[in-house]
Amino acid sequence: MASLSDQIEKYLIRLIKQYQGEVEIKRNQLANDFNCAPSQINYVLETRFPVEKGYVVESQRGGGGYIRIFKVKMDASKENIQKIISRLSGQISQREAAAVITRLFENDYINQREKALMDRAVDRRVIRVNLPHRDFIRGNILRGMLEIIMKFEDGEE
Amino acid sequence: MASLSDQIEKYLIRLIKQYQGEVEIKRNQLANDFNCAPSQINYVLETRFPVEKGYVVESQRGGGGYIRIFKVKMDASKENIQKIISRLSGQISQREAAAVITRLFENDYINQREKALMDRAVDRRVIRVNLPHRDFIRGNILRGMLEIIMKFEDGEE
DNA sequence: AAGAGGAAAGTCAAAAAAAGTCAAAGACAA
DNA sequence: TTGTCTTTGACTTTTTTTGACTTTCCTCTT
Repeated sequence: MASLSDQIEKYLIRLIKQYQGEVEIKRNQLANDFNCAPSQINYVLETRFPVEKGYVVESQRGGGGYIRIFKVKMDASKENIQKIISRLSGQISQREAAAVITRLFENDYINQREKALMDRAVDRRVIRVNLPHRDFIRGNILRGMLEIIMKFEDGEE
Repeated sequence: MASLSDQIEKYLIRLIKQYQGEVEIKRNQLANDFNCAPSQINYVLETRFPVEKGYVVESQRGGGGYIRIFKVKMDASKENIQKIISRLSGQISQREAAAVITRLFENDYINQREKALMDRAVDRRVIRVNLPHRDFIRGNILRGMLEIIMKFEDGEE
């Protein structure tokens, strides 16, 4: 229950909140604290803090090196969804899709149920097709649903 | 009598009750406790905890993997959705899907935006696959989304 | 200023840890 | 004996963890 990666993710999210959307860590230090390989920190960063979710990660090697994570808030406008749609061409992985959906949720474009609905429609267990093709279908579904979100902004009654 | 599957079922039901409708297990651990093949757990899940009976099962593979079982609190509308799900097996045409979705909307189980979202996710222009297969995927998507509708406490805020 | 050394962080792929699938074999009731 | 439900196991897929090797940057000589 709760893999190490999950714990590290949680820890980082807490830090980010605590420091108003911006945090700096030492990779080796953190790896040490959690008793894991340093490269696991990179794994967590890649899988849990992708750009699509609104995170920006920058780092510096060498002596005095660091890793900084920023959470950027995108402003809530139709144009933004439009931008997302146009950037989302062709194939879309489940991870990318999930990130986009999470972002919509965090920006209050969609509520929790809609988020779950969208996540499910885009799940690989639901789109049971082999791989190159599956990501294309997912792309279509996600784009289609985003169009709907745009059309009916401010859904619920 | 009381096959192994029955015992496992009973055990899980007890746990679910104990933890207010939600439980998390490790498949291998449980299989070990009951001295059976791990895949038997899947068998129990499929045969004893299907959506039609008001259960939702989620899982994650890999390190830190788990299986979670939720018991959905039933009310009249959820029972109805359940009935719909249990009648929906295998392939589903766009027309059938549309009928189901319309019915949900007319009964106020979903709002207009959710209706549009679901219609779109199930549209043949979005699921671009050739015909026998397409209806299967549509079936999965629709069932998946219905499961979400069921699982969530009456949608919007 | 050039170079050496060490201190970070990055990359990538292999190994490990789970869970999923599917079909064959077994049990058992009708 | 036939059909349905259960059990088992071999194989697959997904996700995480680990570790060896690489690259970059800073500091301290010379």
